[in-house]
Amino acid sequence: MPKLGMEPIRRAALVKATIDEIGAAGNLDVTVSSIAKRAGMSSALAHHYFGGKDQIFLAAMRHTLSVYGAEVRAALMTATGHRARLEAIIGASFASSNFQPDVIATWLNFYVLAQTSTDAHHLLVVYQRRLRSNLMYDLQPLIGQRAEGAAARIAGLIDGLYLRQGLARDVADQSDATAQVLALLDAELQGRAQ
Amino acid sequence: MPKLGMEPIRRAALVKATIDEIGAAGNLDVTVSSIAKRAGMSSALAHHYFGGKDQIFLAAMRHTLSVYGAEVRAALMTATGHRARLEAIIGASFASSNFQPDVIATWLNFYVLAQTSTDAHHLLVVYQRRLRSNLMYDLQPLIGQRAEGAAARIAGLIDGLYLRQGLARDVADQSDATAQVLALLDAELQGRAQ
DNA sequence: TTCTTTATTGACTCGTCAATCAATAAAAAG
DNA sequence: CTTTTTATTGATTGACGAGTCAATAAAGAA
Repeated sequence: MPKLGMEPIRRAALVKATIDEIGAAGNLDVTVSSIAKRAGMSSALAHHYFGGKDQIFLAAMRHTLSVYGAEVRAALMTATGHRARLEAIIGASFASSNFQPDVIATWLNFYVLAQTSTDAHHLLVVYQRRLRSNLMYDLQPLIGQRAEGAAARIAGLIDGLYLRQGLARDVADQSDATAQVLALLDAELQGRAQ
Repeated sequence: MPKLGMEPIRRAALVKATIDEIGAAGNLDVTVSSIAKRAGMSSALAHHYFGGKDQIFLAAMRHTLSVYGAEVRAALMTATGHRARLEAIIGASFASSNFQPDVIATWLNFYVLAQTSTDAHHLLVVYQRRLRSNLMYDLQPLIGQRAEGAAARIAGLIDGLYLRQGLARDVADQSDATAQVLALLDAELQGRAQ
């Protein structure tokens, strides 16, 4: 029963299924068949819409990044003042939608994928630049030329705590991760790191 | 020409070849054949000595961790005073032997492996505990109960910067990574993060 | 010298998986 | 009503790779 306009629906379903499947498997060794099955279609259809496995992964990566971007944007919308905006960025990075085990596993695997795929690499670079730029925008007015180093440390700590969370087996608290980065932010704003 | 006592030699060669091969491939999709070939033997022999692919990976992981551990121990040996010891730990974490692209790729892939392999997971937990414990040992006398949070942040930043380095294509400076963590250390010791 | 142990490999099995393709079906266009 | 376009899949192909095994060879032991 070929209803027209299936393409976007199928694509979205495949992207979601990819993330779920990576989360369930814990690595990128997920087959097109298993993804397609989870999305309720045949593997042939997945190939039909995406062309190949790599492109399915890339689409999932873009989706994850765009969800994160939206989260940050929404958080920034409600924040006023540089300090509040910085806290919003940090909070969004550890928001529950990015902090699900599935999503973390997906991120982690993207880092691996980025080592071989130019496209994946580029997407991660974009993410890093955006995070850095967001931080700089509000750090610079507060601490001037010290913003550069502070942004590098805050961004690094976010990534590091995210990585640790990916390793943790239990569904640990994102509140703790957030608190750690906020503590660092405090230190940076008080100017004790140069 | 079966000279006796080949086992340790072959095992060591396979471990080294595994790290090289992962570094060259950029992911864990390296075949036993390619590893064995790089190590100058048949894949059958690799299976003979290790039993299976997983165990080859685990051995490579143990080796990487033990090299890192030795590096830290050596650095601590020559350092006197809590502050110097902390700097030694940080320096060792970014020492050139761990900061080679091959080794970084291997670490990254171990994080992925740890999501499915209990053994791999355990090894990484041991690493994290050791790092944390090393940091705490010297932080506690300096800043007392604030040591806990400080150790989490420093360890997190080390991991995060390591991750970023794994993503960077160019052979960037470990001096910068070290400097960032040292700046954080400064801030923590001055007590501006609580 | 004969037997056992260690070293070593080529050839093979078995499974898996990405990608293709021909075939089916239903909507829409003409 | 015919043709084209979109949707969909089962079956198949072709490649690759982990693990096994029998066979070969050289030491050392008896």
